[in-house]
Amino acid sequence: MLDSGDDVRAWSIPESTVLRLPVYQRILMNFQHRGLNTISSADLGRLSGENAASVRRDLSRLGSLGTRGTGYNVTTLIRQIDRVFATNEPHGVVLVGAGNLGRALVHSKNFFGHGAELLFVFDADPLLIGTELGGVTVLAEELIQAQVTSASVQLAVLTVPVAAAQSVAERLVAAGVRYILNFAPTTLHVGTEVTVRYVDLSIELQALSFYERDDAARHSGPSIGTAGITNSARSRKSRTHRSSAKPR
Amino acid sequence: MLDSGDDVRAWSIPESTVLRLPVYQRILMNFQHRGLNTISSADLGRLSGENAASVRRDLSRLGSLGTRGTGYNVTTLIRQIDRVFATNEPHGVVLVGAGNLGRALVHSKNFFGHGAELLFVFDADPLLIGTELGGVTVLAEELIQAQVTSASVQLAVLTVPVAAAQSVAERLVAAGVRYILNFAPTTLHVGTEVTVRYVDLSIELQALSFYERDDAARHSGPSIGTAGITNSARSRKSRTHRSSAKPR
DNA sequence: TAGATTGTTAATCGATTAACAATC
DNA sequence: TAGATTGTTAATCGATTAACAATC
Repeated sequence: MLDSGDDVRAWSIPESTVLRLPVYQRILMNFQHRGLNTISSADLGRLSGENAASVRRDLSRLGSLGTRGTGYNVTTLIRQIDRVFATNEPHGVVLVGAGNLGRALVHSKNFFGHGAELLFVFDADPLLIGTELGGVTVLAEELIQAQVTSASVQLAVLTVPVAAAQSVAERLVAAGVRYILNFAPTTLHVGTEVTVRYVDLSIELQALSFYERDDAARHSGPSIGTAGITNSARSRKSRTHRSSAKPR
Repeated sequence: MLDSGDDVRAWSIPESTVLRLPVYQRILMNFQHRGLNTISSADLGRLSGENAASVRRDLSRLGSLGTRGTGYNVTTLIRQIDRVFATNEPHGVVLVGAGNLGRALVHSKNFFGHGAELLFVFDADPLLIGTELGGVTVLAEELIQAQVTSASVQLAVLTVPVAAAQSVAERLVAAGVRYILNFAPTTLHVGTEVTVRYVDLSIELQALSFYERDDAARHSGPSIGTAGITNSARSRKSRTHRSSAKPR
């Protein structure tokens, strides 16, 4: 039952759009649950905190999915976003680091799913090895090479201490991993064939603190020009960049 | 012992720079530990994964801190970045949500610190109320209004389930909070006087999965133009946006 | 002086958004 | 037809980076 939209190019979607699509998806699921059939770019914008024009531009990357005068069909949109993220085509993920953060991610309802399936968990701590996490048994990090290679896992989540991050990353890459979501607050030096995405939680708080401090430095004079803004605005940029994304 | 640089304007630093400064700071601390006195923009670039010109442009926002022909003095740079982030001028932070993620953040060596001091932890779960976390006792969420107001806390970290996020945010705002770091995967609707920073961990994994999928769709043909890149590149953008940042 | 490296200019690139013709 | 809403154009804004004069 695949329609002819099968050849709609999913690639060359800008990163900013890639980061917003999951947000729209959540709102769409919510609409679906409530039995609503259509949604306008204005609604999606209001609920996601984005500009309606941005929403339309984002969605237009997936094809011409809306109906002028009516809006977007909720189910169609969900299906198309699922297609872009290959939600129905599960791919294995390995987690290294079964500490607080690793466990928090595994127990989070939202982290895995969306097609991502947790296949292995590794840790260096003998006390954690052999325990169960997310449906799998925590293995010693020495087993990364053997296990990850034989299962052909491409994607890894790194929640190890800074001191271990580089060497674990090298092990993962040697075992065939090509995409790393790195939570350790350190730069990983890996080959250009590997895409690393950095999430540094402490930077997030520092950035917010900066703005607190910065606003205070403005002497809390009457804030200039808040005219017409009714909503808390903020976008959803995020940190990334793919090794291969800078070819020149 | 404040030098005349006191009037160097720390404000109007672009967000992209604000997000990179803590990365530089980490590298600088490392240099300091190793007894190195100076660092060049080329070194900082290599170690942070950024372009050397970007590094220089970022640092030039803090003033003219380098010495042509020599580089930057490590200690000076650390001190200046500390000044921008007001690291020595501690400010209180409240955490709501003592679940897995909240505990992971509190136990993380890197999350608090940098001037951020955990003053209160709140949770709705009676089993958690009264337990200790990060040096404070977990309190019932009903106490937010009284405690946060009297302590004049401006900054909150939200690690509650989606279902609770909006109402907790409203409570926090009513109690005087003006900056929220929101880990709940939902848009918060708060007044324009409140700055919300979103960290959505599941989107990070979905984005990386998208690229895995996307690269695969390219049929693994010989990747075009990796000429000259020797390093894993990627930047450190992040999701934010301040309510007041869109005055027009 | 010669070599190294900054600080900044100018070019480029990408992301956002107002506006509006197309069209349901 | 009249009203609503998309898809896209074009303007704008901000971020990145090569290049180089300034200068230690």
